[in-house]
Amino acid sequence: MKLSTDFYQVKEVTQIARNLLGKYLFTNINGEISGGFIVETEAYAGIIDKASHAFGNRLTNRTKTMYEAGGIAYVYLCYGIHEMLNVVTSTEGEPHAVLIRAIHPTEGIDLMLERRNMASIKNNLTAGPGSVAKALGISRKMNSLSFLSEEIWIEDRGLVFPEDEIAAVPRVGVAYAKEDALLPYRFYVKGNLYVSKPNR
DNA sequence: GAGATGATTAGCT
DNA sequence: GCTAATCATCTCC
Repeated sequence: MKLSTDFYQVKEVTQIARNLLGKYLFTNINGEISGGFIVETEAYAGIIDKASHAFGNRLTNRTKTMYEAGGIAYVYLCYGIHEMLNVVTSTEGEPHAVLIRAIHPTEGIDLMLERRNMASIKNNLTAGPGSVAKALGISRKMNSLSFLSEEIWIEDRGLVFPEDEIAAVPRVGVAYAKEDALLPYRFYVKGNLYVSKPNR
C-alpha cells in the first residue's frame, strides 16, 4: 500500500530517511512501471544544512518546492547532466528533503536497462542518485509531483531491515559544518550491492 | 544580461 | 585516483 501523507510530514527528516530504507519506489511512465526498494538515502535538514539548497532559509524559484508540505518530489538538475530525486518532508514552510541515492530494482528491470543503455544488469544500474533518476525515467517534469499520484509513488510492502543491517554515517565533506558534521545523515543497507559506495 | 558553479558520473591512468 | 563533461539556476552588474 502507498505511504500516506502522515509518513512524510514527520518533523525529523532523519527519521524519515531511515524509515524510507526498504520502502518500494515506483514510477509509471507512459503506462510502463519500474521500481524497487530503497537502499540508500541522505537527509537534508533545510536551513541548517550547508549542503541543502535551502541553507540559510534561501527561497528561490527552484527551492520553493522544498518549502511545500511533505509528500511531494523535488527533482533538479546537477552538473548539467544528472537529475536527482528528493522526497520533500515535514510541513509547509520547513524545507526538509531526503535524497534517494540508491534502490534495489525489482520491477521493470528491462525498462531500466534500456534507459541506462546497458545490456545486462549490474550493481551500478541504480547506484547513485543520478543513476536512480535515469533508470526510473524521472525528469524535472516530475518536480513537485505528489507521491500519491499515478506517475510516482512509494509503497510499504512490509520489508523491514533490522537495526544492525542499517548504517547511519556522517556525510563526507562537511567537516567545516561544526557539530553538524557529526550528524548521521546518510543511511544505507549494509552489504546491499546497489548502495552507491559503501563508505564514501 | 553574462559569468560562476555544483547534493555527480563515467572513463581513463 | 583523477578529471572532463555540461547546463539550469543563482548572483551580481
